[in-house]
Amino acid sequence: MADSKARQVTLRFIADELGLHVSTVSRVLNGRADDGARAASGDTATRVRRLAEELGYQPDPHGSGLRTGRSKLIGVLVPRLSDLVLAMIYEGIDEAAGELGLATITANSRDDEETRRLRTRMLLARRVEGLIFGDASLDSGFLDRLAADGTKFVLVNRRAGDHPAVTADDRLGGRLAAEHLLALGHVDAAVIAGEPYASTGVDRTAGFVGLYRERGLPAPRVLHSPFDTAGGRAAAETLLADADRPTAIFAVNDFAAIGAMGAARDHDLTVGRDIAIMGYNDTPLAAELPLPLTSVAVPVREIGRRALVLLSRLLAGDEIESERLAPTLTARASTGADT
Amino acid sequence: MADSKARQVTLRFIADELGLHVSTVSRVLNGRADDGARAASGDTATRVRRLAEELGYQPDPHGSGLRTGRSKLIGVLVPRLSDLVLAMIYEGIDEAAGELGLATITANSRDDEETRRLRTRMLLARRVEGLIFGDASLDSGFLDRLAADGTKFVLVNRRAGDHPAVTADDRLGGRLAAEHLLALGHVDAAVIAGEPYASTGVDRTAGFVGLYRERGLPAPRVLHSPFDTAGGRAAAETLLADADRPTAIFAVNDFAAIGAMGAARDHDLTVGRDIAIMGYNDTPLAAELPLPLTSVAVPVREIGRRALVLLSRLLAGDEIESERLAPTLTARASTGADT
DNA sequence: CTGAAAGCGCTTACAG
DNA sequence: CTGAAAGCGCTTACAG
Repeated sequence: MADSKARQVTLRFIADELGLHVSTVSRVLNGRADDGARAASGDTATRVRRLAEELGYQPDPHGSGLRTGRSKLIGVLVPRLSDLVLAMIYEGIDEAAGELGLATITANSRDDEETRRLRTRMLLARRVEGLIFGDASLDSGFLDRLAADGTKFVLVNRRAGDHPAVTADDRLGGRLAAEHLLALGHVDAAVIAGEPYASTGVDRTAGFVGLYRERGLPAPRVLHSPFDTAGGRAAAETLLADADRPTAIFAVNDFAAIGAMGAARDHDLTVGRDIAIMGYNDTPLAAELPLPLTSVAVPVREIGRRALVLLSRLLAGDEIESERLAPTLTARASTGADT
Repeated sequence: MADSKARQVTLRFIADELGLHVSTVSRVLNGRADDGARAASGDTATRVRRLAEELGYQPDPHGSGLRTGRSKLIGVLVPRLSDLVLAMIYEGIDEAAGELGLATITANSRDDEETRRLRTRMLLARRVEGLIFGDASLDSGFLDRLAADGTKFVLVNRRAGDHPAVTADDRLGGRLAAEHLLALGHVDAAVIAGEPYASTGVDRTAGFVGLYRERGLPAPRVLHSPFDTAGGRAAAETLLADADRPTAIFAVNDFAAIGAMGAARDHDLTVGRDIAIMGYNDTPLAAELPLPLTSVAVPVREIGRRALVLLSRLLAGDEIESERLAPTLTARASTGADT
């Protein structure tokens, strides 16, 4: 009956229809269906719920938000959603949010301080109840100020300062990578370490280099680069142009590793035989690449889910603590393993 | 002065502070700064604006939304944000939305009918003013019903029925691919066509096959598959297992093409020499792959931007028409070109 | 040019 | 168990 949605149905409409007061209808609809007779007589409650259901009543968040001061909106800031890792983390966040009756609004900061400030301001103007930052910089000045203003937030993927964060154990991940390459005899390795302001790359690098140090080996060479394919290619280009080039490259990101594979090819090196290359995050691509990529897997979706849950607990007034999830390494052909 | 945000600043607060009525303050702040004396005396206007600025006043969208019935929120439904193409389109949408003072809420449908219904309902419950669907199915029943209910929406990337859509000219893109492969002498080609419910893959395939027909050549074999690496690999596996396998494969998606490259490698075929493989979308990865991938570029970000603008015009009551943007082909080593 | 009032849809003490 | 009232923050005719 293509009944053009002339009018959104409101509490008042339902109340009038049933000869009740809006407050009664509100009480019924807000009380949980299973808690018996609390809000109204069983009969009234049933009639209200039936009609609400039939009319497809959906409370107007402007009304309830204005009244309660709660928007049920969470802001999520990421460097860029077109970064697969962040997109997957965001999917986890949004999934968990939906389960808790929250919705998310997201924005890209492109790891730019000014954009970060502006977008955060925009999210706050929308009256988000809390924020999740996936773009934290190790220089946490911005976050420190925000926390001082009383804004509630949780970090995800990257840590910064003492702010509550859900991350993977990146030091451990770097260590796993080093163990793998050392087991294959690569005493001469290099690291494509990502951006120096991101804890992910920094910690993975520290874990990696740490193990080489412990073993009394010369410290691996460390090169910073953007977290993408072009960045990885350029960094590897530099490493391979060197006279005594490394026999193994650990890139802290799969896309950078793919770029490094390209550079190796340009130098007529067969990856997995002439040189070992490994990545990080174990994106779905890694296993399916023409030459499968050894990588360290991080439970990204779960990290996103937990960040949202942590934030919701923070908003509820609970004490919260940072969480750190364990990474796992999968060896594949790009390091000569499992060919 | 870590002045904990005890209280959000409201129109009333500013009004009281200045000895004015809230309605006056509202009028000043809503009138555009440059239209002179309209809303209040120049002096009053200046005082109001100065204080609002100083206090960092941000109107509460619950208040204005309730009053005006406009949420300034747009809903965006995509199959999955972890699909790079959709993530980039979404970035374009969000960018344009920001410029128009709109915010977006997004949700994944995973191309599942029931999820699509539920998530759309959730977005509508949030009182989005309009929707952008990036997950349209050629079977447009769901969208037809939505349109009949008076919901305003625009499609992006995939078309369906007569609903307004911003897409690339996928038929033309498929044709460009066929021209490229035919110019290289590949009379025996196959298509990895993606999901049969998505207009993108269907149209690209139709354009591709159409040119072969026009030239009086046998119709290329067409295989459907998921739009990802694993899907492309499986489809290529089938094609290459065949006795008279094709000399060229056109995958309607770069990730599927990468999967196909993997399958070719498993068959000891050197891509670009023993077999030509090309993709679609020209994702940033394509050019940077160890073996660079020939691909058809689509202006995804621009498509996203235009979809948002189109929707905003629709919401303003304008007549709107679908838009179709032109694709371009870049030849690379994977088809033996430009090695 | 500015004020005063009404009302958007909702929730929540307060009565009875 | 149910009603009546107040008020969240805002905008917008309507006066004057």
